[in-house]
Amino acid sequence: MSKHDLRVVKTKERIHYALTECLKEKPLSRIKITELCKTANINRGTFYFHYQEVGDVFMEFFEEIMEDLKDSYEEPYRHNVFLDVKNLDPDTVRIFHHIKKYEDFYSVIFSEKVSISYYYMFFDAVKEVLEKDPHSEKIDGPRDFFFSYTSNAIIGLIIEWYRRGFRDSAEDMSRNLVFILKKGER
Amino acid sequence: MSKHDLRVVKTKERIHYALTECLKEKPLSRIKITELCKTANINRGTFYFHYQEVGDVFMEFFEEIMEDLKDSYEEPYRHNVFLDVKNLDPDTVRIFHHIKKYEDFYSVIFSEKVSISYYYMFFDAVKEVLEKDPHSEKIDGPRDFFFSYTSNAIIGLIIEWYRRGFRDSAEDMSRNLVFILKKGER
DNA sequence: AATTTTAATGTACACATGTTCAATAACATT
DNA sequence: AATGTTATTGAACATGTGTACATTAAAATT
Repeated sequence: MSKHDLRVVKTKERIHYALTECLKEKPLSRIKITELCKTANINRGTFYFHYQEVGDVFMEFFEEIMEDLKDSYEEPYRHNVFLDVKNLDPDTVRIFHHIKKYEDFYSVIFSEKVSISYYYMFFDAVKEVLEKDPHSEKIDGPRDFFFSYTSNAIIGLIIEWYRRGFRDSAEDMSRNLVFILKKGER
Repeated sequence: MSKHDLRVVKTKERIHYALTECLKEKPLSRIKITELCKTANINRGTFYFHYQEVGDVFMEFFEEIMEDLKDSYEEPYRHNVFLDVKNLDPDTVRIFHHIKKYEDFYSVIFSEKVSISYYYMFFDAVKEVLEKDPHSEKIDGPRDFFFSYTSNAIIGLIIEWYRRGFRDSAEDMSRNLVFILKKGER
C-alpha cells in the first residue's frame, strides 16, 4: 500500500470527491460503500483494499482539519487559549473562527447518528491545544481531569452553536465564552 | 402498535433480553439485527415492526436510565447541582454515583463507534438537571450557552473517567469536580 | 526498455439489510 | 364465547456487506 503510488493517489482522490458529492445528497450514516464506489467509478474491492467503512474516508478529511485547528494555535501566532482568564480578550480566541471556516464539516461531526469517534478526535485535538498553552503550566490538581473538563466545556458551547445552525458569528461565540469564563473572576 | 398489548410486551422483553446477552459477547456496533432476532426467537419482520436498527433497542434501556438520573436530583432529595459554588460540598454531588451505578451501560455509551445520539441524550439529561436547579435562576447572560457549557464540562470529566476504566470512586470524582469549580472562587 | 512489484479489477459466494404482503394466531373488546 | 383487531410470522426479492482469489494493468525500479 505505497502511499505515494500514483494509482493510490488517484483512487483516493476519486473516493474523496465521491464522498463530498454524496454528502450533498444524504447524511454520512446513510451513504453506502457500493454507492460511494459507483460515484467514484472504482471497484468495490479497491475500496476495501484501503478502507473498512465509509467513515474511514471521512476520517481522512477530518485529520487535515484537526491539523488546521492545531496550526491556528501554533507559533508565531500566540493566540490566547483562554486559560489566562485575567487577560482574556474575545479577539484572541481563534477556535470559533476555525469552526466557522469548516462549518460544513462540523455539521457532519455533530449530526445525529454519526459515530462518536469524530467527537473524540475533535475533543482530543482541543485538549491538545489547551495542554500546549503556556499558561497550562500553572494548573494544579489533577491535570487530565482539568483539561478534559475545560475542553469539553468549550465543545459544549459549540454543540449549542451547532444546534442553532451556526447562526451566531464567531465573534459572538468568543464573547459568550469570555463572558462565562470571567464570571468566576469577581 | 398498542403499547400494552401482551404480544408487544413479550417481544420487547425478548429483544431486550437478547440485547443484554449479545452485549456480553461483542460491542453494540457489531451486533446484527439477524443475530438479535435469532437470540430473541422472534421473526426479523417483527423487529422491523418495532425498530429500525439495533441502536433503537438500546435507546429504550437508555431512556429508563436517564429517568433515574433526573429522579436522583428530584425532590425531596435536593441534592446540590454544583451551580452554587460557594456552598458546594463533594458529598452532595450525586451524578457520579449514578454513573457508577450504571457503569456497564455508560461504558457502551462512551465506547468508540457507537452513535453520538446517546451522547446527546445524556447531554440533554444533564442539562435538564442543571436547568432545574434553584440556583440556575441567578444565571445571567446567554442561558443556553451557559448550561451547554457547564453540562458538557461535567461530561468531559466523565469521559476522562471512562477512559481510565472508571477506576476512580464516585467520591474521588466529586472531589475533582469541586476542586476545579472552587478554583475560580478565590 | 525490460523487469519487477503491486494496486486495481472482475467475479463469486455466504450472509445481512430493508422492504413488502398475504396468512395466521394472539390479544382485547363486547 | 363470539367478534373484531392487529401483532407476528414466513416467504420472497432486491440490494448491500464482507471476504477471497486469480487476472490484469499501471506504476516503480533497474
